[in-house]
Amino acid sequence: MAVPLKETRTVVARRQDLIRGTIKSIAKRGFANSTVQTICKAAGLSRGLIGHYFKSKDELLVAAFRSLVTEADDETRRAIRDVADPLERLIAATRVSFERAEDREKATVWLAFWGTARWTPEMNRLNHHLYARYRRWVQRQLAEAAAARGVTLDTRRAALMYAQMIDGFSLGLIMDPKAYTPKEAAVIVCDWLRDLFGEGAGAADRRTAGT
Amino acid sequence: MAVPLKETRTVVARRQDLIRGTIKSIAKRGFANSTVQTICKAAGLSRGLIGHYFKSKDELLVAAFRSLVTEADDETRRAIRDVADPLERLIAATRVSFERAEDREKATVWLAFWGTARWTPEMNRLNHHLYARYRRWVQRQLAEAAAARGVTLDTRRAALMYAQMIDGFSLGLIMDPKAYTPKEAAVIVCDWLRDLFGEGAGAADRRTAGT
Amino acid sequence: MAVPLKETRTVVARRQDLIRGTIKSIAKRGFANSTVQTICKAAGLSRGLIGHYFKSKDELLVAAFRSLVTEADDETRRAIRDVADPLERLIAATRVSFERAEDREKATVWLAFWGTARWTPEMNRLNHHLYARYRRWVQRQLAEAAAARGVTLDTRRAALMYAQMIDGFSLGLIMDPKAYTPKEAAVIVCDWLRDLFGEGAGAADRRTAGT
Amino acid sequence: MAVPLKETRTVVARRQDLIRGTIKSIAKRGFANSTVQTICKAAGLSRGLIGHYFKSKDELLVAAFRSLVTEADDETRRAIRDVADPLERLIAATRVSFERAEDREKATVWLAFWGTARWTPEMNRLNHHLYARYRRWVQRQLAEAAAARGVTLDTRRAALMYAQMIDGFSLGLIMDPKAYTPKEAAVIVCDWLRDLFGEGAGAADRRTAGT
DNA sequence: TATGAATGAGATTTCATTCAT
DNA sequence: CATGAATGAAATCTCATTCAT
Repeated sequence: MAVPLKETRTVVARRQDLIRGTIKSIAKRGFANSTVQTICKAAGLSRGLIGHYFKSKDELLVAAFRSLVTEADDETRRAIRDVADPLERLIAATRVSFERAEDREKATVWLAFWGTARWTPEMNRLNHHLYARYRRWVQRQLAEAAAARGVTLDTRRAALMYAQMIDGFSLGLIMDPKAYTPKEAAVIVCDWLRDLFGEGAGAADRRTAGT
Repeated sequence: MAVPLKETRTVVARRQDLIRGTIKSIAKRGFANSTVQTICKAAGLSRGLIGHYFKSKDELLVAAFRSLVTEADDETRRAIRDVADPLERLIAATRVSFERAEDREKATVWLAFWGTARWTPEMNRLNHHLYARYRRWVQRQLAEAAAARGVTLDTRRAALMYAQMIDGFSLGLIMDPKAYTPKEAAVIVCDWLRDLFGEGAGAADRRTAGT
Repeated sequence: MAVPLKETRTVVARRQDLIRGTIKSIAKRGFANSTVQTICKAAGLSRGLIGHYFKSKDELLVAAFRSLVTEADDETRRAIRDVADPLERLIAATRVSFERAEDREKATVWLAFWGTARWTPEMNRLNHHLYARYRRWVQRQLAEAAAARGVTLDTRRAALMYAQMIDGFSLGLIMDPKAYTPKEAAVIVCDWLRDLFGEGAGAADRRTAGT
Repeated sequence: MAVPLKETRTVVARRQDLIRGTIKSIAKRGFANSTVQTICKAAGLSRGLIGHYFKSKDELLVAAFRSLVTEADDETRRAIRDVADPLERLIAATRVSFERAEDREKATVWLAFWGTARWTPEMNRLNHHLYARYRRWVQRQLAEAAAARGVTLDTRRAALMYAQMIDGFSLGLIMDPKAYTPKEAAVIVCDWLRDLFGEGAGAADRRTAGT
């Protein structure tokens, strides 16, 4: 029992090494210039080893994408786990989103994957699945927050705005990190969220606050 | 004089053919699976012709990217050319943005390029240049609109929100065209814009309107 | 009659242009980097024209080689035409050989052709034919000169030495033009020739003269 | 330590295989018709292997040229190593030169390289360097031999004649192996050498000896 | 299991030749 | 005839994968 367990752990560790190497390599050289060679080097492993842990390079790429998105998912879950108020949960999720954007390496790789995901069925499926769940979750939080506050809200519209604003700000940070900071983006989105429920700092004079 | 003109037109036409072929091929098969072969086939030309009009495949890819972004730029310019009011100009620009998103083929290719742009100096430069100009333009329109209406506005914040919302909604449409329609996105952003100046349909009861 | 004549002359002129272009291009860029493109450009003609005057690029190359060797042959003939004494004829031929070496452009091309001649049957044939004739001619001159002077001479050996010395000095000039001058080479060979018949400047003290 | 040693030996061996393949292929098909394909086939290796051992085909060609010239250099060194008398050293070097010419395969390849060397900076440099050294060596031997024998000699002139005669006879053997044999050439040059110092068989009656 | 040498498919690029204008 | 755009064969090079050690 102990041996297979240990082996299993080693296999998992090696796969993780390769996934990390993939992300490092793509971050450094881009998607098109990341070869098995550069990936294994970035992972600190030998070239032929990839065959022991993944059926093919493509499978490794999918695994790396899966790793990125599930890691993000997990981070968000952890961040909201102990938050009771739905609005505060959204705010916590927002903060986590923009903290993630500070890891520029991963963020660029994320975009590189998105650029190819449409033509990779498995990435496409994974992405759709998690996104749909995410949007439903956002909408639910908004609905709950609105109900708790006695506010009427077009939750579909608000959820769309929220989710796409998060994505839009994240994308902007990847494309040009100098245009604004992650913190600035977080503040803007959080203010917007609170303002939705009349709780923003600038709720009384939102027009002068700029949003 | 006539001859060079004619020649130039032919060269330009062929380059356009190849650029269109590039976009078609990437739309169909993705960035990684678009070869000189598939591009020329999509352009209806023979394999070797690329060398007559572009120094290399990479140069053609850059030209295709440039074509996409400058075309978008031109479309926007045309759309706002005859609009006097700054707010209406932003609304016109918004409409054009989401009309463009309806051409799913180009939109996906756009994202594919964005996924690689960071590692292609020329694409990077081009993108930064146009984006910086775009953001300045948005902020200027907001400032003018606010001044005209006697409204105080944090124009930097509003410009960021506007630009990143446009990008976020565009990105969402590419990743999952079933989550919402371009028209819906346009309405949401335009309402948000009008609401900024207290002119929205839901200005009186914006909370029920969702934003 | 006049028209075909004129046409024929034009054809010949065009072929000459192309041959000159070939030599110019090879001189500038080497054999391996001379394409139909570079040859036609050097000839001041358009790319497709080659097909009108030569069946193929290979045929043009052979024609250029033929041009080089027959031109050399003609030059030598002209130089010795009016010289009565066989020894003086050899000396005149020697001078012509090293005058030709001063045209560095042609000389290098000559070597480039020699480097490929062995695998081009027609060049090979041509070369062998002219060389055999040349050696016979040299040997005949030596024999006549010896007879006229009542000197006994191993004419085969002397002819070989002469011909290979000419080639050796020519080759050396091509490979490294700074090691010695064509004039120096001419003097050395001519002295050697005269010395053969006891007519050299250093005939009395040839050992101190160095040869 | 053992492992890198073994690895190094393998790498060196493979590089040697490829160099030999290059020479074989050029000997068989000429420079222009030697492709990576034909070279690897001649080396008994697969097509893609070249990339493991040489950065490019051009680099392999340079390595092959370098191999030819340094091998010749080494052979000469070995041949003269234990010869005390300078004149005998020159005679030994002469013999080695013409023994080398008997390997017709290598000799032709040598000429093929010379035909391209002028346009390949590295070949050019290598060639100039070794030739200059060679000429200096020849001149030194002649000077020493003359001094030892109390003979006055224009050593520059004699060295030039010697070196270019060797090259001229070698070239002649490549261009037309039927005109004379390597042995004949060796005898002619050696007789000429000995005659320089009054030691030739035909020193008493050099005119009948032909030189 | 780990390594990296070997393979060969496939990508880009070059270029001689053809051909419509 | 002259032109140069178009073609596609062939060359080089890259790289995912296999496999002997």
